[in-house]
Amino acid sequence: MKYSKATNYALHTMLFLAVATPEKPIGVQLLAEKQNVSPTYLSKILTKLVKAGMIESASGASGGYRLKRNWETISFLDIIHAIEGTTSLFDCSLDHGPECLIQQVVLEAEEKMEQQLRSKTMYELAKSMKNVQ
Amino acid sequence: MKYSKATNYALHTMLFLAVATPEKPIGVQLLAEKQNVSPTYLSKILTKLVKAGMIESASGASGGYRLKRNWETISFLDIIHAIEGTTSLFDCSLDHGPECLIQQVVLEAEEKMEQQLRSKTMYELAKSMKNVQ
DNA sequence: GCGTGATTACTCGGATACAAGATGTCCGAGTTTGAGCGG
DNA sequence: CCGCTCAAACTCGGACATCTTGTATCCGAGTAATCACGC
Repeated sequence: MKYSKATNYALHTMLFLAVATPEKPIGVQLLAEKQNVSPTYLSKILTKLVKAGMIESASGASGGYRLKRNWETISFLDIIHAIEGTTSLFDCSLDHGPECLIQQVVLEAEEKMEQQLRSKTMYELAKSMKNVQ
Repeated sequence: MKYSKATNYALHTMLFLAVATPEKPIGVQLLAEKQNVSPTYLSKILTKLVKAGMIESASGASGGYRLKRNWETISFLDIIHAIEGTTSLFDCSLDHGPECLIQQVVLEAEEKMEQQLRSKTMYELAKSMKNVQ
């Protein structure tokens, strides 16, 4: 079990945008170059973030991607869910009674992880990076 | 991202063995039947648990699988790691400096989940089920 | 009754087939910027 | 100087191609219990 590379790219792109925070959008070519991905593939990933309402895209010359308003509240979990989906990581496919104890244990553990991911934002991360520089 | 069905089967098999705790081994056919899996596939999964030292197999007629001694200390995390492997669920494939802040955040969250899974054992679960019955 | 061999029931391991999802590419279509040109 | 047109730069979205991984099956080999048979 692993997070997909797409999630990796999405997180890094969000952090990059958070650190830059320009008025003008940033082209997908530049973003892709920073991470050694093909621009078309990255754009496919970023489309998901657009649909999730985290960033917005501008087409045409000097177009690209830009953070949306109130991006400061976006957590790691939001980004991960936008890419990976929100399905829980364990389904007891067996029908052995109403509640599966195993499932309960695993989901409880998953909830701990999500709590942690929900409490971390790109905004914090970007701020701490700027302070160091 | 999801745990594989194999993990599902492994957890359920361990719980089943823990509740039964017979001296005689239990055949893979019976175990497979309970979960609607093919016996050969299940045996392939259980081989991993054998290699991890959690159960042992007996070949020949009336053979099967049986818990090993000191199985009471086996946690959920042990079982999951035996099937899924122990690789962490996030690798920053990018080389942008020594430590990746994103990676740190995700791994920290993963650690929370593992703590929880480490604290839960099949022994507890089996005991609570027996009390109910 | 007792040992010995054959049969049966079972696991083990490798090879293979199949399916699904992740990853990545290609291309046509639409959109905005900016430059060039004519009035 | 102004407005129009056109080319260039860019994103968007769908349709593929490829690769990896999970899931599952098949079969030959080995092993232990049990049964049958002969002494």
